[in-house]
Amino acid sequence: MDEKKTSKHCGACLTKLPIFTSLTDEQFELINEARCRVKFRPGEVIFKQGTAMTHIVIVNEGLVKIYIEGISNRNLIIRLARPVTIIGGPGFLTDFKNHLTAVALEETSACFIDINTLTNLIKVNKDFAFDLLKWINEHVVENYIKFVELTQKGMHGRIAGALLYLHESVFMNSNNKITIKRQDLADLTAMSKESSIRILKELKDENIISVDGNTIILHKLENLTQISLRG
Amino acid sequence: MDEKKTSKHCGACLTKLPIFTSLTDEQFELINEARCRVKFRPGEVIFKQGTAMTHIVIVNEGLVKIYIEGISNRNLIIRLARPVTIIGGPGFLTDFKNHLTAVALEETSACFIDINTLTNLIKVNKDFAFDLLKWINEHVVENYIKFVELTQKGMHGRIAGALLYLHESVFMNSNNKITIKRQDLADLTAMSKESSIRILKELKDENIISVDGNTIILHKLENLTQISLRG
DNA sequence: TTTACGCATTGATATTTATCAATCATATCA
DNA sequence: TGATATGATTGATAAATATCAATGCGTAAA
Repeated sequence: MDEKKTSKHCGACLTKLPIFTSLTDEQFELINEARCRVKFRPGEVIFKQGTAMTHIVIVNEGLVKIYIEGISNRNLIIRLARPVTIIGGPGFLTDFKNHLTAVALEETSACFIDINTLTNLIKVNKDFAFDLLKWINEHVVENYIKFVELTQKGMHGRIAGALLYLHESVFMNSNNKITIKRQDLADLTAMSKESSIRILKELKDENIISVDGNTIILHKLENLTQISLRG
Repeated sequence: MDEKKTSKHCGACLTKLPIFTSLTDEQFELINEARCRVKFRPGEVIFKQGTAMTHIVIVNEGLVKIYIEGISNRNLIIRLARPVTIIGGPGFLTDFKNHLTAVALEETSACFIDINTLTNLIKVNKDFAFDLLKWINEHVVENYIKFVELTQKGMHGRIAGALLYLHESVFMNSNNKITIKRQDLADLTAMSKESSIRILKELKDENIISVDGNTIILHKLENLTQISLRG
């Protein structure tokens, strides 16, 4: 166990992910060997929709947006990934293509794990497969919630929901401060950039939030929750 | 093998599903024992969102709509399931609740397989877990496509897409005939019933389809494809 | 400094889509 | 047979949302 700790130099990467706890020391070393760490600057593409899925990526530091490239250059952000998270996609085990694009929003450090190594691991370690199944299903639940969010709520509800998501699941600051570009907020809520700006302005005028450039402070979380629920 | 065939009376159920091919005879019998078959009339609920997920269901005959119950009685149909298909949901291995509702659209026969039996099977048979992972990921891909479909296309594109889906994946008739209620078409495309009616009427006026009650004949598939792509 | 660029913002306008209300058709039931 | 329910249809209207065009603003490059 001690040996395990010392043999890998990547403190955050594998040990912090519950999904890897079922691995034997040997298996752990196997993927630790196959691992390679890369740094990305804001705006850089980590993997791109349509390309072959050669690796699964673990976000170690920074912030990554994961989105679908849709019709006529419109993107739909599926989620923002904070450390320590696996980001991959449904191409795993199916067509082995990336069905999503991942782009760094902040200075980001990520570990790449060879997809074949991981595939073999699933064949060998049933607990790992079990955990992965569980993990994927959790994301499917989130997708279903997002379906309702995007198709059954008006713009106000969607923006409020997105702001709460950013606060609760991404930035998690006690000062209720989040940072997001207008276009990203629009891509997160499936609306035009101009619309997202306008809704934001309305919320500001009602003193529910305050805005300073890309930084937004959420003053009245209860109101946002209410707006989000109302639709 | 022969023994396998005779020991189960449910010809369609387990043998026709590729996902069960990795089971040993013993495992096969185990879930075959735990299986129980039920008939449903049109409109009857097979499982209901929010309830405990006690079984996984296999559709043997008929047609089932699987949907999310959303906000203020609006539903979003995720897919229509024809035999022979497993229908379940992401509650499996997570919170063991149904996150979807399944309702029979036609006279339907379905097999219920105890969820614990299935969970154990995954722990025991790694190939099964592997196949299941693959199967789930395929559905996630479909979900992503649906995201784009619903959030980035106009009503015409969505209706055209839905009609093509019904033709290609549900009814699969050589005479291009499909059957669907207006409300279901609306729930499939995230729009109001009235809107779905109007778009349908436009398509009819352009002689792209013809409509007779709940039966729709798709005359010009190319046009529908074009409309679907255009958005 | 100037230029250029990427974003944010705003107003005007057009388009899309939902809602409401009424009517019609059809099937089922007592 | 009428009574009643369910779903389809239509038109009028309102509400939601996108688009387009112009402007501002701050930062990074020349």
